[in-house]
Amino acid sequence: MANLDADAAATVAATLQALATPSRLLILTQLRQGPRAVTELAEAVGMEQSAVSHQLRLLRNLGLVTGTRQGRSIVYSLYDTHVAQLLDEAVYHVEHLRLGLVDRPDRAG
Amino acid sequence: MANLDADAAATVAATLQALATPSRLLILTQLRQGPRAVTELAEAVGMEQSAVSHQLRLLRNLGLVTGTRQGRSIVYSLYDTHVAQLLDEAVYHVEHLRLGLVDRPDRAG
DNA sequence: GGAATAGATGAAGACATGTTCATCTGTTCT
DNA sequence: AGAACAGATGAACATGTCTTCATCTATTCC
Repeated sequence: MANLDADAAATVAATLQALATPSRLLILTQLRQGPRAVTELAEAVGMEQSAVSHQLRLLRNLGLVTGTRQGRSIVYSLYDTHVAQLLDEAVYHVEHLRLGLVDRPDRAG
Repeated sequence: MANLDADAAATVAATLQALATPSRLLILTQLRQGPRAVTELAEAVGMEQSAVSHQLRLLRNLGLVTGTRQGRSIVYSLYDTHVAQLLDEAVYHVEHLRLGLVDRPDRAG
């Protein structure tokens, strides 16, 4: 079970922040479907090339994606299956949480 | 597999942001171990009562925790098993990602 | 070599976020 | 009712984050 000290919490938080923004989630779910070049990604998710590049750098630094040059393109992929699973499970649980969210009373007000 | 449109991405991102901060992760992992009153939480994670309260409100609004009054205390718990599992899986995957992060070359520079 | 394509990057600005401080509500106990 | 305890809340401030803009590097093709 999850039991964190302050350091571990900081580490986990830093990585989860990668999944905490719509733009990065869209990028990651594209990559979940297969390798993609930067321009492809930009078009697929409706962002500018520069914005995508910035987010990819962040994801790279966190070790979630890798890019390899192929001709003039750089093709990105998810780093490993942990990333894919984390993504899948996060989406799954959040969507199931949403089902229970309709009009839940706020018992603490 | 995870396949999101822009709306779903925003929803998922909003919820995952709850797990993207050390303070909230610490609060949630405390609750993962069992129900806790606000003051207990504050002491356990080393935050001020007010800060904890603010974060609990956020978590409440996202439907991740609930609080019920018990005497003068308000005792918080995780909302359901989805929250617990999401937390466990997130920590698990992130920690396993970290193992592979030592000196990984940045193929895209 | 020069033009065109594909990405990366730094700076800047707008916006969001997290904490603290002071204060307010609600509960218990005498 | 009054004091003490437990939380919630709004304002304010500092910090972080995301996007855009302009520009830079690297690769391909003529």
